[in-house]
Amino acid sequence: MPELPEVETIAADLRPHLVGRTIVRCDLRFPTIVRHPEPELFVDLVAGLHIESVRRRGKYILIGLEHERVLVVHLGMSGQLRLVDAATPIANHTHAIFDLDDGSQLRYRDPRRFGRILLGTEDALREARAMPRLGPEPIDPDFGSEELYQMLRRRRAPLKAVLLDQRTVAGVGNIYADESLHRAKLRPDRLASGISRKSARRLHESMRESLETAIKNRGSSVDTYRDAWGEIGGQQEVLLVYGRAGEPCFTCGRPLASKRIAGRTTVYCTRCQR
DNA sequence: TTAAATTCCTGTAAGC
DNA sequence: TGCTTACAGGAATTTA
Repeated sequence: MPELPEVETIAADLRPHLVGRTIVRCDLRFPTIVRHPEPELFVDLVAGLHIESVRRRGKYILIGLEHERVLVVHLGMSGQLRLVDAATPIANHTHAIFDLDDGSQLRYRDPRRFGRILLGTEDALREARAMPRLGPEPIDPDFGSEELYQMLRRRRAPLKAVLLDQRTVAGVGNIYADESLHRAKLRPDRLASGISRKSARRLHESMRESLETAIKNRGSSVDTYRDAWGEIGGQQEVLLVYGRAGEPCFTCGRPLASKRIAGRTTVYCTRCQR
């Protein structure tokens, strides 16, 4: 699943190749993947625009274009954004192809179609409610543990549910929520509101460690995740708990427990996480 | 207002 | 072997 580290990897890989290019045209093969504006209009508007920047916000890839427009890509669960030569055979489930002025193509592929593509100025997208309001970036140096503590205090949902909520912190999904809670030695099903300042500090630190380690390892390819070149990441080899239900905890050796929290499979250690 | 449940979607794997 | 079923989950939407 593409979460913050996976999206960061793709954005960083694409940046040097996309900035300075111009989108010549777009072949939209599965129109409903575009949520804003209307697909026909989208195809018209995106053609001819110069690419000025490539950024990440939460799990969104933001491709900054001229005239303050932004091409927004959210990968959902199975979305892949790849930069290929135009001669590369077109994979199945390829929903959008952007021709660039150097002969390369940016292709969006998404078998499960949970992803989405948007285009507009940031104001227009906010106005159209095409993009939700997101919480702070967990790896931003300006985001402190006290801020996290204050947010958790106000919520009466399980800690894991609050971490998955993109309004709390932007970019954490099921993998890194479990990893962060394990590192912080916190039970995922305890209420967020009851957390101590000390625990919040530990969670803040653990979240950054989990995310930054995963960025260094170019993300987790536990499902269909691939980077901009179609290559897998390395973080899945060193995950502490995600996908390891029933296997021994690396710290205490007890088999890891599994439970559904907030509709998501959650893996944790009943001994290490209290 | 907040939290939980539902929905969308297809590939994969388990079970019979 | 081949079919059916359960499961994976991000986030918008709906319900409580």
